[in-house]
Amino acid sequence: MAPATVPALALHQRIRSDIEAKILSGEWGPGHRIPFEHELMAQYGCARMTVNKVIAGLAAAGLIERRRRAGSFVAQPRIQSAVLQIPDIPQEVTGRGAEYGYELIFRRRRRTGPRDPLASELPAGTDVLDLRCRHLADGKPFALEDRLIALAVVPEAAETDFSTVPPGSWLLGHVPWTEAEHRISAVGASLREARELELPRGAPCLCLERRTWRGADTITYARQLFRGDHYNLAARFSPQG
Amino acid sequence: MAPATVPALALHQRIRSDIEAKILSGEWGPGHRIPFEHELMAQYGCARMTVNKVIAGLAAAGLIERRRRAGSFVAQPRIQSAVLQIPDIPQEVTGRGAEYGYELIFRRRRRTGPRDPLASELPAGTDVLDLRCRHLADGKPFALEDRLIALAVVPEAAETDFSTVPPGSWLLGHVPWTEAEHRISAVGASLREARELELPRGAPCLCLERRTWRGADTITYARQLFRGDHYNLAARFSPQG
DNA sequence: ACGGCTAATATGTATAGACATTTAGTCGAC
DNA sequence: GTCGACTAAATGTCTATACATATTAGCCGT
Repeated sequence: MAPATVPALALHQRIRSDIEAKILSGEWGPGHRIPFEHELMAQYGCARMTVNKVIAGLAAAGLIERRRRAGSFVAQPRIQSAVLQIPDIPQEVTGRGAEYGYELIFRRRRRTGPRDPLASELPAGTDVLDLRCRHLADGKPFALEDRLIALAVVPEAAETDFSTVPPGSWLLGHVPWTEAEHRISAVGASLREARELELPRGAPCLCLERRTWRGADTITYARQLFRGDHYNLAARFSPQG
Repeated sequence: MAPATVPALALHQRIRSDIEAKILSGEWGPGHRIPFEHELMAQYGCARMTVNKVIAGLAAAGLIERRRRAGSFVAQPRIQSAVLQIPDIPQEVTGRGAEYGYELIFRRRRRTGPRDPLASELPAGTDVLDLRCRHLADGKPFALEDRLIALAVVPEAAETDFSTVPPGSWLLGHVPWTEAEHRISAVGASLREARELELPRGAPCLCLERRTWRGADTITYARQLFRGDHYNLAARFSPQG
């Protein structure tokens, strides 16, 4: 029987990982000119389309920059860019083996005012759903969430009572979004927050604020407050994704 | 004079943005099968390589998934993945128009022990440089930094005194890294930390821990403590990069 | 009804060539 | 020398074709 053909990475994958290895090992530092397409073509004995596809892919991934006539260069590493995984809270809780619990504290429909967190995005008087809820892990308070949902953009939210489904999970499954913004800070728990999280007043909490858009429309604002002693955000990453 | 030829996006760009628009507008929701290559080929009157390149690019970007024989499908949006920009501190401070100041609190060379933050990465007894420093904005304490640098991997660090250059900036410019891990949490300032940051004891601070590797070697560990009232991390991002 | 074979289908990979576009670098005129 | 125009070099885009490979629908026999 003929020897089984080795899976042998596709040629373009081999070329790509060769180049990535050179870059990631530091052998080709930032600014280094990588071989011209015709050189790689000769080196690997393949057509230009093949190396072109590879290098275009590396450029799309931000690993290299291309300049006509000049060549292709290893990109300057971006200062620090981390891909933070921020799953929704039920998933986060069950992911650590705890039992997830959820409580709706209030749900009301109102119009935005001039001091709302969304005031800069939504004109005052916009119809929103205003929710507050509490996430529990093994029966103990884990996070508080304040949430505003723009009803003009997500009218179905008005018919959802959110007494059993957390708004974050519901929105993820119902509304496609195109852009979001996070803000992460450390704050001391207010009197009310401390009570709702069963912490002493002023206890350090991780505060995650998120605004989400769909095209030009603001969809939602969320402020999640996590017990500092029970939660942290972790991210593992490479220089350029 | 003949009308100037409109810049007219390259065909593959037009195809790509057409498809992206359909996906981002929600018209083609997650799981929707996008037209087969041969259909797009007919629709745009082009060669298969052209649509193939487009769709392969969308797949590489995570916007769609491809299954042989079945077709190409709009991907489920990934839970939440944010690209966090975390520039080094001098840049951060001057970027907000404040004057940056830096103070080295101590610098000593020692061997790691069993309870070091790097204990799981470095065997006890590894030679490290142990630094503590303080970052100031307009003369006021802004952040505290504890830093360990593995001297076996970065021997040049032993000859650097770090009395004027922050270790983070120095490392960024001297050592290529291949992987890093962040951990973001909220903590209350200890007595010493409170004194060094000129805060009341227990004041909420944002704590950013970072471990950095080069290949299999651990390069450095940093723990940066920011005044909660003066600092937050912000990120703006799209569903799939 | 069930299980396995087969053939059709859509993507995956690659080629060789063509022409367009941008721009670094050269060379010449002033 | 300086500023321009020109040229050649490298990437950008696209075509038409070919064959490989994975997957599944459907056929077929039991």
